[in-house]
Amino acid sequence: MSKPSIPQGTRDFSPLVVQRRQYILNTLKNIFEIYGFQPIETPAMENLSTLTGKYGEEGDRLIFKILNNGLHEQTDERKILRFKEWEKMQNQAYSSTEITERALRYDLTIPFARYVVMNQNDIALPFRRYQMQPVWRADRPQKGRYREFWQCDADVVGSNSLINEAELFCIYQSAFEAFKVPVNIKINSRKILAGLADLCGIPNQLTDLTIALDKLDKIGWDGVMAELTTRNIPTEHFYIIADIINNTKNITDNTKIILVLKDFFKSSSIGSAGVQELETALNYYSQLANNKKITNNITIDVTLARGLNYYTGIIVEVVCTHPQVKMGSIGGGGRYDDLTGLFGLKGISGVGVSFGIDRIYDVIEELQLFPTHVETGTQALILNFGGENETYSLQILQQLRNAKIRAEIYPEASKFDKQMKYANKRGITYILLPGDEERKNNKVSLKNFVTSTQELVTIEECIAAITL
RNA sequence: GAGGUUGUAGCUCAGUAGGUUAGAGCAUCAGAUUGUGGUUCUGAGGGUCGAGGGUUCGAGCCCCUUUAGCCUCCCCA
Repeated sequence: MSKPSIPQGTRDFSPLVVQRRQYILNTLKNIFEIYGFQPIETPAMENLSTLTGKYGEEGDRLIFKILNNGLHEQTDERKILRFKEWEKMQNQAYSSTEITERALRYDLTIPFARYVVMNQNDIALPFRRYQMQPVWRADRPQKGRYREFWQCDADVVGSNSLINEAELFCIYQSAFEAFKVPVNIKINSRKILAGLADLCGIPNQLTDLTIALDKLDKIGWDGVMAELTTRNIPTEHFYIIADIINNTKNITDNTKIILVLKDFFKSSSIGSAGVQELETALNYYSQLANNKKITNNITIDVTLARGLNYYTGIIVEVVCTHPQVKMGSIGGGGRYDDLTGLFGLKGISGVGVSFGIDRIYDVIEELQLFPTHVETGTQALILNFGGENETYSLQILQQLRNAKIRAEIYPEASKFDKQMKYANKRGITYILLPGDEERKNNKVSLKNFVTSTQELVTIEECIAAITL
């Protein structure tokens, strides 16, 4: 018999890990709800046509496709056609709706856009929703990258106001504040990048420009220049690009960066619009954040690009700044002006942020920042002495649970030693010993495994002691 | 899609130069211990050395093929 295994890039989660993940999810859920966001859920699989073409060429490749059923059937003309497609696919890289019409969800944003279009008559715009569900990508797994992972998204659709951006910045602040994870929230605008392409006279190569620029902190300026060259961007424009980087990179005061950018983009209307957006959003943000204790930075980073090509306005990305942590972005988002337009509903603008909770987990773990109270295991174990004592034990068990104490009984009257070892391994603090003597006196021996103390108490006293 | 690296007990890993019967720690089970866990002591079970082929008198070790995990690039959370 071969050893069981799980698919590459997926993981099992043991109790402690699940409890910690739930702590992260609950923290985010509480914050989302404080900001007035409502939960929705969408199916694990979507029609493939809903997903293709939305994530760029590379993204399409990484969509997990689901094989249609009944591909071998050849009972009628339609099925014979499908069977031929299936044979074709086995011999070469080929795909068609005859073979796959469904796929696993790649992110939460596109399904949300689809949801908004389908439910447009029932939802009140502006619609604020959050969603916490797994997504799947056929990427090659490596550190901090999985094939199945969870995203937690909060989006607002149906509003152009930059108050929304500011609120989402606040959500990031509140969340990482709660997790005690030091982060830098980098912001930029796609319009600034478009303005840069404008100034370089290469508006058609916006994507090439941004992809290269995005790698600056990874491969350095020399690397970026090489990348720009391979992407056929004329070298005579490099000085403009270098200019904007050098004039903004070491400034921490966003107000000053905005002044620089205003001057830089004075001849580009789209670039100016981008700068104006950043200024307005940051202004709203400072009003909202006025009374908050801010521990994390928000900084304008003109090299921030982000891959998903549906973004049109302000974009944001969160990176952990702790020197011990080597991790890519742990959250990101931005504004997309016409996402629902892809599904036939024009003129609805949306903006959203995403939390990569698997990576956030890894960071919190690495920095040992998980609070101990997230462990919600059993508080009290009743040892089983069998016979009448077992009956007595079951009564006590109910009383404990009625008092909201997480309790269980050892289900077999096994040897004492075995039951004790079980309690120890489970990390249960309180052990109740309802033996003959205890039962006759309507009491119970309560042992505290942490302090190794034991006392004979009534059930009420026992409950009081555990509840403390 | 490209490259690197590792597969030996449930887990983490040793395994010398190719040489008899493949080891350790942890874990599991049993006992010391039928109402007192963690520590300790004793014992036991557990392996087609990832798979297939080759070289050799002889392969866990050398060669080839293949497969899976991990890591890097691409891209991303």
